[in-house]
Amino acid sequence: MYERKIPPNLNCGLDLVAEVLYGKWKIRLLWFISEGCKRPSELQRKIPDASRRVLNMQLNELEEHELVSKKVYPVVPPKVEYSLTGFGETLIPVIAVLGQWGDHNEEKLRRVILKRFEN
Amino acid sequence: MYERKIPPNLNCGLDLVAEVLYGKWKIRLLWFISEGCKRPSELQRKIPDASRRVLNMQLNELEEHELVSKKVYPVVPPKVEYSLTGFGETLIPVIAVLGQWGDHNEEKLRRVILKRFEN
DNA sequence: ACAATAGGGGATAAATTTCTCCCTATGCAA
DNA sequence: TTGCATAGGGAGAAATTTATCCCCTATTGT
Repeated sequence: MYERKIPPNLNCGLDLVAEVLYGKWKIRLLWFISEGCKRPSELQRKIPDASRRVLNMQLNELEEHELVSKKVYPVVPPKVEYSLTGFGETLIPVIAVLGQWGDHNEEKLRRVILKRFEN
Repeated sequence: MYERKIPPNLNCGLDLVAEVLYGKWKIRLLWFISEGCKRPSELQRKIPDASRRVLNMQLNELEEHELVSKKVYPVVPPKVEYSLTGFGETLIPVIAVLGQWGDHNEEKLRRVILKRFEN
């Protein structure tokens, strides 16, 4: 496993939030889990652009950060379910605010983001 | 300048927000600018852990995304001032919500984040 | 002449994150 | 028997982001 060489900045609340949400798919994982998609394969279907590997890694981190909890059923084929912890649930309204701002400004955002890709 | 090889995901509002806020120092830059720190050297003093180079790069991206605007005064020594655009201002309350959640949960966040560093 | 100031950016290295490929295991269906 | 679904993770490559180092602008003060 990769070990960080540079310690994180944990000065203010924003640093702390960044530390747990910084990861390409984390916010979406939390969001879909809050919507009831609990099993890894479901999440993968919802987020097909992410590799299975990365989703697992990010789910592990979310679990380590106590935003989600993981229940493993001892059956074959394996069955795993993720769910939000109480702590994780408090984050959902915050993510909702982010998403609302994004939805509300969709056109403008799309335009400014695509600027650089129209080479 | 670095050219992306993999296009961004722009499916939903959350993707769009991520695209403009994803960058180690961007949120803090927006925040400090909103608090009235406008000059690059001020921002650098506020964020001493970031190199001048990276702050410039991220400020350039924020400008490209029309969240901040840059005014260059034709004087010597040079004087530059950044300020939020109207668009950027609408993002401040969203950032405030993030920061509030982080502040509110500071202890817990600090604990779960530091887990892995107590090796 | 020379340092200090204030801002910018190229080149390259290092750190970090993400992707790809491969291997584990079991029961069920074709 | 072969293939699929389900979940997990190691190894190493590729992509991306940050960090370091160094140089340039022009004026004012020592």
